[in-house]
Amino acid sequence: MGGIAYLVGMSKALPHPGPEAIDLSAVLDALRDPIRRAIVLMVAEEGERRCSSFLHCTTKTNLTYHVARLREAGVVRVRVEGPARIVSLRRAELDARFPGLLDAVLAGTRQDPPLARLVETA
Amino acid sequence: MGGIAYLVGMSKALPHPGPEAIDLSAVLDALRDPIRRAIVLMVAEEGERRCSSFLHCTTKTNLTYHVARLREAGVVRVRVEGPARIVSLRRAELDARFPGLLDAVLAGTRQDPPLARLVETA
DNA sequence: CCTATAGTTCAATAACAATTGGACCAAGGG
DNA sequence: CCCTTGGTCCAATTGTTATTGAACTATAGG
Repeated sequence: MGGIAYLVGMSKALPHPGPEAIDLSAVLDALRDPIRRAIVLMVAEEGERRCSSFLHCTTKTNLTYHVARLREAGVVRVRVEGPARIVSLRRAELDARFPGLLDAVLAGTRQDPPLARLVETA
Repeated sequence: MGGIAYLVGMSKALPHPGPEAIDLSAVLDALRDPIRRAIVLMVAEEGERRCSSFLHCTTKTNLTYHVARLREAGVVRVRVEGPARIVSLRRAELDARFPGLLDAVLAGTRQDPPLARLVETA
């Protein structure tokens, strides 16, 4: 293998903001949506999950959108593993930058019955 | 619309959600805007402030809009006093419902230099 | 190669959010 | 009463967000 076609296919690294570049408006913006909060809660409780494990929340296309918003805000990390995308929480970086914020939002999310129905331990 | 006599007896009490009706999505939605966070920070540090003391942030009309969003989300209380509106923070209710959330957001807001320029001790 | 699984991209739409300007209302002091 | 201060209401505009469907790319297994 060689040449341009090979390189194009290798665009695996997804853009993530650095730890210091995580912005409060962007984080609150990401966490304000119930679907995204459900995803974050599931990732917080299981450590790592594949994108496909969130398909009960919405459609495939829409999931790509919401996961990208969480990633671009610096809330989650997305890693490519074979054909799948593995989502994990950027807890240490978030806690360092905005102490207590994530835990407060997660606690509030757990108390939210309509939203808790979106949270599946798959 | 444009009524005259009918509006004279209009109630002065502005609608606020009850303590248990404060919704996480609505709160995060209210706090995601930098102008609104600046307002909340000023109210948090001074206790009470008139709407007009925020006019350096934006226009009069727009201020009505942002203060209403904060009030409807349950973040602030607005009281009519003569010709003025007095804004105060619903700290106890917010802390009871989402412990740590407000403090985390306020701390993050204080660290935000571009936003801190909107915060004036008037 | 064929197929299934996993996910992206694009274009369109619908809904909602922020901002502005002008007219208007309400209270208090000359 | 007039005038100023403080703020609301309305209509329009612009911008952003969420959601959908169809077409597409990428990887792994048979």
